[in-house]
Amino acid sequence: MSQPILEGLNPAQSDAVQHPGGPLLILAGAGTGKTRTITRRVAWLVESEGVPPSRILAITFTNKAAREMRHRIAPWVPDGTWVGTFHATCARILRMNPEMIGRTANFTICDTQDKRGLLRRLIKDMGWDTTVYKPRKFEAIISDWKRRQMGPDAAADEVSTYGLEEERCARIYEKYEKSLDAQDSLDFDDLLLRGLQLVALDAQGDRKWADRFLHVLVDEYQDTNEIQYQLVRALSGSTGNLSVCGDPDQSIYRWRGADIGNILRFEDDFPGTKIVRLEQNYRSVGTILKAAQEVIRRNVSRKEKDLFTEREEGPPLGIIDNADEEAEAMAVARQATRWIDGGTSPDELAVFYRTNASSRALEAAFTRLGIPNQVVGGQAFFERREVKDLMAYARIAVNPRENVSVERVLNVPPRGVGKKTVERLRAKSEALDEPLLKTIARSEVREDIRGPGRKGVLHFLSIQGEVADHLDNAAEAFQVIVDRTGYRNFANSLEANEDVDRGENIDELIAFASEYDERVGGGLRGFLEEISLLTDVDRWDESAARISLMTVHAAKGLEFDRVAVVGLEEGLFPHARAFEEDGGLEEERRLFYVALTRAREEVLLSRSRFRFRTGAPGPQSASRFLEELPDEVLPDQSFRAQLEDTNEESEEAEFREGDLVTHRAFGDGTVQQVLGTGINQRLVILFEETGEERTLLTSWSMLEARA
DNA sequence: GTGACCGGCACCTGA
DNA sequence: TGCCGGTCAC
Repeated sequence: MSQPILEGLNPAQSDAVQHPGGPLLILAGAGTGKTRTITRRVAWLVESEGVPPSRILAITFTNKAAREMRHRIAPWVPDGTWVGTFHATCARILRMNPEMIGRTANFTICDTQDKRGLLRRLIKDMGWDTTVYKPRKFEAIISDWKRRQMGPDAAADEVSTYGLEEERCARIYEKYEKSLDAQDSLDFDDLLLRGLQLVALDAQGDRKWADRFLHVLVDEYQDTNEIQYQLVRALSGSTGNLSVCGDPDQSIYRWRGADIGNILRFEDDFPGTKIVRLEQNYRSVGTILKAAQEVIRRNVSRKEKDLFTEREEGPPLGIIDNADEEAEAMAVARQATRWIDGGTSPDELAVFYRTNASSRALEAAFTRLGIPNQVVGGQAFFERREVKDLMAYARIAVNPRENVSVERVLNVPPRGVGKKTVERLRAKSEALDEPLLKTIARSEVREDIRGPGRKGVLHFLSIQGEVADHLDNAAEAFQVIVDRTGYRNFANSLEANEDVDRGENIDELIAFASEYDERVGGGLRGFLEEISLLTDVDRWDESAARISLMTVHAAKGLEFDRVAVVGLEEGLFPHARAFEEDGGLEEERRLFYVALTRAREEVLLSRSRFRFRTGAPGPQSASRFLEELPDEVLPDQSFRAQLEDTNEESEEAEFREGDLVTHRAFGDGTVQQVLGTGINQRLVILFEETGEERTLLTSWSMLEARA
C-alpha cells in the first residue's frame, strides 16, 4: 500500500492538493514545495476523486520535469496521465490530427538553426543583402508575428510602408510559410500556434480535445505566453478545472513572449479562483533567503509576498573580486575544491552565468584543477555539426519532403555535388513544384549533371534508400547512415579541432538512439521528435558526480547545496540589452533572484574587473545587484569599499619592458611590451608559472613591481 | 565547378 | 569564437 497522499504536506499545500475543482492559483515562492504539491494533486485527483489518469493533463516546463513528475505519481497513479511540456503536448496532439492543419503524421520540427538557414536562402533569393536584412532579425520578427497569431497577410497589412525592413520581412514570411508547408515541417512557434488552432477548430466540431481533459494543471505559469494561455483556457474550458502554479518573481522568459500578466491577472481571467499561497521555504538557509528577498523587493511591478524559513541562519554570502575572467574562473574552481574537500559531493555544486560565453573559462579552470564538470547547454550537443549532419539524413528518411535537410547533406561528406549543381537542382524542383528529393530521383535530371556530381547524387540516393529500410529502429538507422556515408573518416579529416572529439559525439548519438529504442521504441520518427523538443537541461545528468556549469535560465527549477554565480558586472548581469527595454532591468533582477534561490546552504558571488566581451575588451564595474544586497548577509563591509573602487583609476604604475612584476592572480612575470598610455595602457607579460604571455590592462591588472 | 582557405564580423537567455 | 562569404588553385 502506498503512502497516504497528504502525508508530510503543510496546511497550505494540503489545501491546494484537495481543491475540488474550478480555477486554482498556487502562488508558490522559490523552494516552497510546489512540484510536490502539484504531483500530489494529480495523485489525489486520481485516487480520491476517481478521475481517470488519461483525462488529466499536466504541463511542465521541461521534459525532465515531466519525467520526474511521472516518476513521482507512479506509486499512486496507473500509467496514462498526459504529462509534458507545452511543445511536446502540442506535438502529440498535432501528430494525432495532422490533416487538420495540412500536415502528415510524419511532419518534422524545424529548429532555430534550420529556420535561420532557410530564411537566409529566401532573403538571398530576393537578391537582398543578408548583412542588411539579417536572418536572425527576421526570425525574431516572424516569431513575434506568430506569437501574436498573425499570418503573412495580417503581417503585410500591419507593415505597409514599402521597402522597410518589416515590410520585406512580411514578404519573406509568406515564402517561409509556403516552404514549411511544402516541406511538411513546423517550427517551434507553429507547434503552439497550430496546436491552439486545432483545439479551437475542434471546439466547434467533434470536441475530441476540447472535452478530453477533466483537469488541466500547469507548472511555471508565470512563463506562459499568450498562445499558451489561450491553449490552457481552451483545453480546460468545458470543466473550468484549471490549476496553475507559479511565482511572478521567477518570470524570466519575457524575450520568448512570456507574459507575467498571465499569472498576475489569473484571478480576473478566471472568476471564482481559489488562491493558495505557499510561503514556507524548505530549501535555503536564512541568509540566502534574506538576500534574495531584499533584492527582489526592489522590483516595482510585483506581488508582495513574504517567504520564511525555519532553517538556520547559515553563513554569509561570499563575494570575490577578480582581476579578469581567467582569474575569476580559477578562484571559483578553487572554492569548489574547498567545498568538495569539505564533504560536498560535486553533483551538489553548480556555477551559474548570465551568458553561455562565460562557460569556456570556467570549464578550462575546472578541468585544469581536475574537478569533474559538465557544461549544461551552451553549444548544445544537438547543434554540433556532425550531429546535425547525421540527423539530417535521418530526417529525410522520415520526411522525404524536407528540402532543408536534403540541401544540407546532399554533398556531405563531399561527393562532387557543388554549389552550382545544388542550385540547379533546386531550381528544377521549384519548377516542377515537388520536393527536392523527388527531383533528384529522376534519371533525366541526373543525366543533365556533368562531372562527378552525377555519381555523387546517385550515391546519396542509395544511402537514403537504405536508411529508409531502418525506420523502426533509430540506432540501426544511424549506424547505417554512419557506415554508408563514411562519416567517421570525413569527421576525422575536418580541421583537427583540439577540444571537440567528433567521433565521440557520433558514438554518443548512436548510444542515445539505442537508449531511446529500448526505453520507448518509437522508431526513428519518435526519436527525432523527442530530441527536437529536448532542452539543454533535459540532457543534463544530475546524478553524475560532476559539478554543473549552466546559465541562470537553465538553472530554473533546479536546486543545489552550494552555488557560485559569476560575472556580476554591469552590462553582463544585468545584461546591457536589458537597459534598452522597459522592464528589462526588473527581469534581470528576477533572474538574479532565481540564481540565489537555487542554493540550499551557501552562495558565492563573483565579479571580474576586466573582461573580454563582444568586440573590445574592457574594464567592468560591479553589478548593481551586489550593491543591493543587505549588509546582514555579507561577511563584512570591506567589500563595499572595493565596489566603489572599481571605477576609480588605481594609481598609474609606470612599467617598462623588462620590469619584473607580481600579479595577484598569475604570480610572477616579466613585462615584454608596453602598449599605449593612460587608462588604456596594456602590458604584455610573460608569466613564469604557466609560461604564458598575457596582455593586461595596466590600470586593472593588480600588478606590483618586484625588485 | 569544386573545395580549401582566409579574413571579417557579430554574440544573451532558448522550445 | 565560429560561421559566413569571398577568393583562388586545381
